[in-house]
Amino acid sequence: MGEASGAGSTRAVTLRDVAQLAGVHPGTVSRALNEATRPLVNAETTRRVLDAAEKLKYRPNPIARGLKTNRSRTVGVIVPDLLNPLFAAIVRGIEARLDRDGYTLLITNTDNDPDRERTQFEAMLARQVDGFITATAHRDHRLITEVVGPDAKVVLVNRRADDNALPAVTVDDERGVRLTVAHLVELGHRRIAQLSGPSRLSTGMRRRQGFVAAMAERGLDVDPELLDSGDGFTEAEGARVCRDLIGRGVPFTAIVAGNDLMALGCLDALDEVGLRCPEDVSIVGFNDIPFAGRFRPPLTTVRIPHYELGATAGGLLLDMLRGEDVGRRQILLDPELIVRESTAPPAP
Amino acid sequence: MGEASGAGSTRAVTLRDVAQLAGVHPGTVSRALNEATRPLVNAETTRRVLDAAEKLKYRPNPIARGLKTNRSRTVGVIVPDLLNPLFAAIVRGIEARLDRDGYTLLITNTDNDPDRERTQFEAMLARQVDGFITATAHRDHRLITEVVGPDAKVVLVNRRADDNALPAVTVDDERGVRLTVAHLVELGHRRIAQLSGPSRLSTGMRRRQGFVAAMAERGLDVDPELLDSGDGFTEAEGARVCRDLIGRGVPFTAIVAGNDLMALGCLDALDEVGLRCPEDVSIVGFNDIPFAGRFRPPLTTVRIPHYELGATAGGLLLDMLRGEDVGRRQILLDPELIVRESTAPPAP
DNA sequence: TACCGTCAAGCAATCGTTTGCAATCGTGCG
DNA sequence: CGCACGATTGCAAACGATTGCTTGACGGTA
Repeated sequence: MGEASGAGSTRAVTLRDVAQLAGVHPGTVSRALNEATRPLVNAETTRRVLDAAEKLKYRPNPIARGLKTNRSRTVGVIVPDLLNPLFAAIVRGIEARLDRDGYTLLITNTDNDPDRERTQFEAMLARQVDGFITATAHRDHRLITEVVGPDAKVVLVNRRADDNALPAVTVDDERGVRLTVAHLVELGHRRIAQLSGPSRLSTGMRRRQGFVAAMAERGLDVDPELLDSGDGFTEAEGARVCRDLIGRGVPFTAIVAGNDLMALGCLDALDEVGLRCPEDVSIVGFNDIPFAGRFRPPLTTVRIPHYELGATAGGLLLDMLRGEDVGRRQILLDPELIVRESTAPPAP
Repeated sequence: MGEASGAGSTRAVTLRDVAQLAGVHPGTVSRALNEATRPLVNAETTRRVLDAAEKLKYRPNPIARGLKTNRSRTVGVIVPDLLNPLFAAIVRGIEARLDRDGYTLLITNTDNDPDRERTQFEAMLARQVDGFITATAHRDHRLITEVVGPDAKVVLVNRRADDNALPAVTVDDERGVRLTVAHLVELGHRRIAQLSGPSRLSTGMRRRQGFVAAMAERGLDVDPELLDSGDGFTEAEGARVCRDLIGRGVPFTAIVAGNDLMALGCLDALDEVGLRCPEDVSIVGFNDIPFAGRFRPPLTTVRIPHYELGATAGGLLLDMLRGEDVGRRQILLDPELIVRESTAPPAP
């Protein structure tokens, strides 16, 4: 024994130390130091306590406090993969908002593995996080409600649940895809393929719906042969479904990809068979991840406000943590089309 | 009151519950559940306890445990910016290694702001993290030793301290830069510029040293006019110093950039004045961040094993947490040159 | 039979805060 | 003059786990 706290060094100063120096009882110190209970203690006493605390550089021990109060000023953030710059950006937004209020982030990746997702939720729950922000939600959120319980403090970001039972901050996916279709049609494309993400995710399904609706509105038919869904929003899956598409041999001049990563995969698949973008095939992505403008070719894509997505989700969670009843609030942010060089008129 | 734990739902099952069901004392349950103390309790009793724990789905409360043991099974990870894919990758490596041993990560960005760095260290310290892994270290590590104390459990990753006083996992920067110089010289370049990162960081300084040494070895002189350092490893700084370089008007045919991000900035600056890469100027980066091969042009760069960097740092910290004395161990991983399309022979 | 060593399990203190309740001291009112 | 009441503060019991110490039971040995 002997050794003080974890990574630290000198023995921590406790409430008793402050109490002793201020000549009062620890309980009083606790009350004096706590905004909420401060009115209960005499102004003069409070001053003495504050002075003492200051002098000793007292820092409350969140662990002890957490044991008693069941709160940790820590929130769990669960994302599929930090290497996807979209999520890195969202996390930064979350951090910015929550940091202001003294919250710290416990972050983890799931790689879209439901088992991992469950374990991570549990691990964080055990560590007494006060709430969660997750970008891994399925349309069916059974896993979440099951693990964290019905009265959970959970905010979904970038994805939503079918029944809107959980508060969520997302972008209007359907509208986003509509923008891409409008753009492509305007360029002259008619045979447009859509290779979307997994349909068990709202982002997969809604973008598909938006695509179908947008095509219909313009009186264009959607050849089922030109529709497919990847098993994940990854480069590998993008390449796979694109290869399949090419293999089917039905003609097309443009691809609406599930997201930017899948668009990159498409680029690879096209490259393998000597097709060029945008000369032979136009491609549009979704998300406008950092670096999207630097790729070869620079990606035409739908920009979504990553940072705001994260910051807004953080704000929403804060509201919940303050006890506000946000119910099943759904916040929808606006997407914007960014035209770069991966789209061009179809070859004549 | 009443309400159970933070984000959770149902009242948690405690050690007493298990004890009651197993018909033993809580203390015994504690010992039976703990690998280390298990030998102290009768095998048959242990079985009963394990069964009971299983049946009740008992999960130890890390907060309570932490209060007693001063350990939280949580480690703090501090990086400059998660949006730099290098750090995202390193974090994934750290997570992979630490997760196995039941550790959870508290992650934060500093944006290279020393004040923020200090506050974050303190916030994490207060939360009783067991140790730190930081990618924000300066060559002078006063801040760290000052904040977390002399007997700190800190591992540096990607950067090291001048005096090697803190254990670090890095790549051999000098060797990496040598590879780039060798490559450029072989292509026929003679007037090579180096725009490195901040010299207060080991990665800035060592890459500079490596460059100078490599040039000298080949009997090439380094025109001081072709040397400059950015104030951060960012695209903006890369662009700025490159603009300055161009402004100086001294001829050069290649640039060795401080890292990939700075290389991207250089690309922008060249573009502004109509210079093309690699036709007019060759550029090499450092790190081989994810997507480096997708940029326009695909970046010739030095690949460093991001994931292993993180995983190794995680392993090293684990050793320390187990009480092993790793002293000032410095682990150096090997870099590798990846030739892509941003380098070519100089124009004749 | 008395004594000692060993193995198991129970007891209770402790980690640092929070918080319901009791105690104290004045003071105002009937 | 006695009592109730408000304002402060002290007391001590939690929170859930860990752990040094003690107790008990049992078996072997002298």
